[in-house]
Amino acid sequence: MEEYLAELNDAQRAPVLQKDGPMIVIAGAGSGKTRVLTYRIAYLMHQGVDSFNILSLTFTNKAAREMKKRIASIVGPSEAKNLWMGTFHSIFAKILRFEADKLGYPSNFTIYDTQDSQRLIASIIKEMGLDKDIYKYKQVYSRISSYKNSLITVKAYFQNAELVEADAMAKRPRMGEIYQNYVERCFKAGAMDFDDLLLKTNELLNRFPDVLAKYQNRFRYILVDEYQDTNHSQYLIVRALSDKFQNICVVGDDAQSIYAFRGANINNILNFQRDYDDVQQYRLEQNYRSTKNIVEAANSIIDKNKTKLDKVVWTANDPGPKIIVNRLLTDGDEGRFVASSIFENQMQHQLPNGDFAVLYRTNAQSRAIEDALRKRDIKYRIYGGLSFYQRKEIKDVLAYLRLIINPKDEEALKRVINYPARGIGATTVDKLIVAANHYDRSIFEVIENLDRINLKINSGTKTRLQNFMTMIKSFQVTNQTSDAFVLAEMVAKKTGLLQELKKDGTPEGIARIENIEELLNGIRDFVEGQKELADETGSLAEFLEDVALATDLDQDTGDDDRVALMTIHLAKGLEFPHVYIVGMEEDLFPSGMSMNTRSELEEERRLFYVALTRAEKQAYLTYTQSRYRWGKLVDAEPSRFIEEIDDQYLEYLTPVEGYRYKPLIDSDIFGEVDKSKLRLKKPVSGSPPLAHKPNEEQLRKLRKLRPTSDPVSNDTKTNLLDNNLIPGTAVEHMRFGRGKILKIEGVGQDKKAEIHFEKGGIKKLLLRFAKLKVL
DNA sequence: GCACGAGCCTTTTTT
DNA sequence: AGGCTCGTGC
Repeated sequence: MEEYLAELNDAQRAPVLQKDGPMIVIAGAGSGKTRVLTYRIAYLMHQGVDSFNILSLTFTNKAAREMKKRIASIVGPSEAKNLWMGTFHSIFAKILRFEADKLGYPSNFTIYDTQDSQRLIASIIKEMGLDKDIYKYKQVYSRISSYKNSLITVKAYFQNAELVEADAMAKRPRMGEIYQNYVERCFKAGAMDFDDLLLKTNELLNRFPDVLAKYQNRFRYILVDEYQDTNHSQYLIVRALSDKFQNICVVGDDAQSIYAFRGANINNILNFQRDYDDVQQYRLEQNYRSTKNIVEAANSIIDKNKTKLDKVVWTANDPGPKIIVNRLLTDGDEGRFVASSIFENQMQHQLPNGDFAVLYRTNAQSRAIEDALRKRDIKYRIYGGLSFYQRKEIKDVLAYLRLIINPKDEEALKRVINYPARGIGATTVDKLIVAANHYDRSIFEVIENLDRINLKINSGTKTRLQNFMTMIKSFQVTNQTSDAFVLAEMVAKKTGLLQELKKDGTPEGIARIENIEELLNGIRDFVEGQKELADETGSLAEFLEDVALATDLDQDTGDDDRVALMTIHLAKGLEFPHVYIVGMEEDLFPSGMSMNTRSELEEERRLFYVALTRAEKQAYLTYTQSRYRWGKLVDAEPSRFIEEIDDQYLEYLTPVEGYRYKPLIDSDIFGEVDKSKLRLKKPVSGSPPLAHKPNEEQLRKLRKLRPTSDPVSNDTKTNLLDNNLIPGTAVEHMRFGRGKILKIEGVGQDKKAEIHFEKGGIKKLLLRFAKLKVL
């Protein structure tokens, strides 16, 4: 027996040793599933399976690279080289390039990213003269995306009365036409969007039995990681490819299914056993990653979900410290707390930055954390959000490069035809688009044939168009003889891009130049790296494909020591000793947009499960009382997910800046707080002051102080009086000095109370009571 | 055709 | 708060 098998426990070893047949591995968080996948592949190869015959689909390209490296260290680098490993999108993009002509695509097709797709859809909506407030391009995009992920082609759409009707009911009767136009325009531009990479693969495998047979024979052993996050389109590809040999091994955890919003279907994992005959099922339930406290707290959360497989994750690890919960006044305070907590941890235990991660629900939350870390001089890295390749100046350079490879690429052309400005305005471009649609050609082809068609474009503009075309063509010639780096450098200089930015002179402009330089360095590294591999040539086309499908995580070289900031979605599959989960608030996490149905809420809960199980040693949960959202200070209340954790796993921390939580309302008016009359839903140390009942004399005094007009309705006032809180109360001992209570909202049975405070004409939500209940 | 500024809408999560 | 679209004036 190979010695690496000794590194596995019995539960892990079993799926590694089953060479043939369909199998599913239900792997709890931190149970070593990557190790199982890695060793399974190594074992297959030791059993004589040719590496050419193994296909392994992973969640990120980085994960694929790391697995490949590990496998290479076991079986030898030359053997490992032939493994097909990568994300669905990157593997099938390669196959599609090879087979493109069968589908009528050029092999140099462009891959449209989300922005390209959305821009195209926006312009189609405009061209069709539709109301952009009804046809919101982002919504339209996500509709089309979900059609594609369900394999609903344009034709299928129109044949599906239900869908057509649903869109008509949603006041979008021309949805189908937009879809149709979008698909045609992509095709004409020689472009595939992300969803096409899967949809067209399905088309390829369905329409061409010989192609299907070829890849079935090639991929005799298929492994799929994160199977719970596959969508219908991916599911069908896997089914088709594995149909002949049925050597299919899927690994996943239903509790970590968090991509339903992009079409992931949790039923793929729940129903796997029905799809193949004689499925072997394995479970990995021992968690090696986290402390007992964390594992059990996470279990207590996921227990609240109804839709799940039977599974008990356990650990032999120490209990470890409790999960720390902290409430802060604002998101700024939250950031400062995280930063100082990281700092203190580092000082006390000599920990590197890389031991810490800050996870949040939405990218917008990163800013406050960033600011605080920067002030503390703690190095961090933000993953996701606006990634490097999505920056404007980078996309501009890439657009030129894309256009050189594929001149039909409409989005690339529109992006750069007048940037830097060369006197080709929107009107001209619109004319070109109309002509292109009319002649059923690409825009570039229209420019090539300007002399033969009458477009009412004046001669000056015509010349400028032709100059642009000539420039692109000269780049194409260079591309024949030079490598990607030489060409990209030439593009940056000759198009005037760099000069435009130099002219700008602002710090942003300088930063942009540096970014372009960084891009050029990246291209050079790529070229040199690829040249070393025999089968890759370091061509521009290859670079562009890598860029199109690279995730932010893929970019991570991991060589510098930084605190990681990312969304919880991105954190899946990763682990850190210390994890801060920030913004644990209702309407943020769970997201306000995902609280409508139970299944949405359950997905949010799984997301929380994922977040918590990233932590190895210590987890922190923070929430604020008010937070800046859409530029406004909005009040917040603690996430239900905190309440869902059994208290025994939690430790409530007194806020670091505790003075802010001293009673803000002086007893002069309200007297002593009578806690026996009230109870917090959850006791919190250092909690805000509680309301109390004033006596009759105090009430009379208070009524006198009440202003004649205030924003609180009479009904509310009555309610407030009944519940002992009165707007208009002058308050002298608040943190901000004298002022008065402007209004109090929502007080009542089992409700929250907010005090709006006015001082010097500035109105502000100053204080909110924790959830309280009058007994 | 273009630069500038007012107003508007946004925010869920990603390959 | 910030990015994008649209209108205005040149």
